[in-house]
Amino acid sequence: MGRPPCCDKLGVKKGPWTPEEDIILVSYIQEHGPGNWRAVPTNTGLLRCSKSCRLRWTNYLRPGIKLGNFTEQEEKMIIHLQALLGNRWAAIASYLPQRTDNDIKNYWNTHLKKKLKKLQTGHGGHSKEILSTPQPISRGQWERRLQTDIHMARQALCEALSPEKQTCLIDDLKPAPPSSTYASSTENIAKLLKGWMRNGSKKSQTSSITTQNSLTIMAGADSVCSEGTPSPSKPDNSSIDLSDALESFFGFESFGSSNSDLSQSMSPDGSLFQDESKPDFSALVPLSLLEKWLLDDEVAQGKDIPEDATINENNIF
DNA sequence: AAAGATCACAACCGCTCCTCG
DNA sequence: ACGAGGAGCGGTTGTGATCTT
Repeated sequence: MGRPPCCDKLGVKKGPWTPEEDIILVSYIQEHGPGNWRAVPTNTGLLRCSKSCRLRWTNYLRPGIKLGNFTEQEEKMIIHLQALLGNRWAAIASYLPQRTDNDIKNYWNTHLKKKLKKLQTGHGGHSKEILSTPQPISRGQWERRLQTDIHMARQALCEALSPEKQTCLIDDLKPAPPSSTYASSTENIAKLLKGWMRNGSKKSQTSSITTQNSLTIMAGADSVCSEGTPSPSKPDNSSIDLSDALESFFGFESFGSSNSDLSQSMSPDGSLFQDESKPDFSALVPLSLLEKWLLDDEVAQGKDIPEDATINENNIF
């Protein structure tokens, strides 16, 4: 509490990272591995606080990060996971290993929130009741209900992820395999880097170039990956079915190996939301609308959606 | 073409959690 | 058991880019 913020020190630089700083940070981490962030600024001579270094690494420099537009699968997955988990971006991000929590959070705030709002207001003015706070219930009640909800939601989700739907989605909306996605983004990065080199340091201050430049370096530094990304912990049994289902649904290879915060979230001890923050009921309630929207998407693409593929409010509550 | 409005996203801030002595 | 320090998370802000008038 009384501890001074780490960034209050004089001489600590703020704002966008320069390519030079990125290079320094990346080469340091290549050598020493991530962690011990406190020591990074002193050991590298970077005029950044440890937090800033960690953030820069985890959000942009870490190998294997996918930048750019979200795919439809990713979008849908975020919506589903957000409905299940609320704004627990780190937990959501653990199911999208190529995306960072920051990225997902930003995407949610800038795109999906609006999209859903639009959708809700487009459905007979339900928005008010949808967005209104839930009726107060006791914590015990709430936790019991939550566990039931989660169980049912998982069931419904698994149903929704039936093989028929899986194939139609995977056929039409193939997510690029992680490696190729990264490679392709690396190509772009290399292109941008060329531009940066050509323009000299004039443009080097722009953060986008900064990012690209650094990632180009990282493209050849996958050795760091094993250290940089936390080694995949085995998801406990409670999460395996959901994670498997999601994996089969979205066709991501890396689910099985991703950290599973969800498993913790769904622990049977009712500790889903350990703090007092309640789950986003406003997100849970309109799930049928979400589903409708998602399914409408499919229909619009001429897909046959199995009847039971809908997660409706009855399933959730 | 210019000015203002809006959008998108990188980065910061403050809080909580976790670990270790 | 307790406190300090470090790491992680989620909300918010600042700013450059893009769109609209």
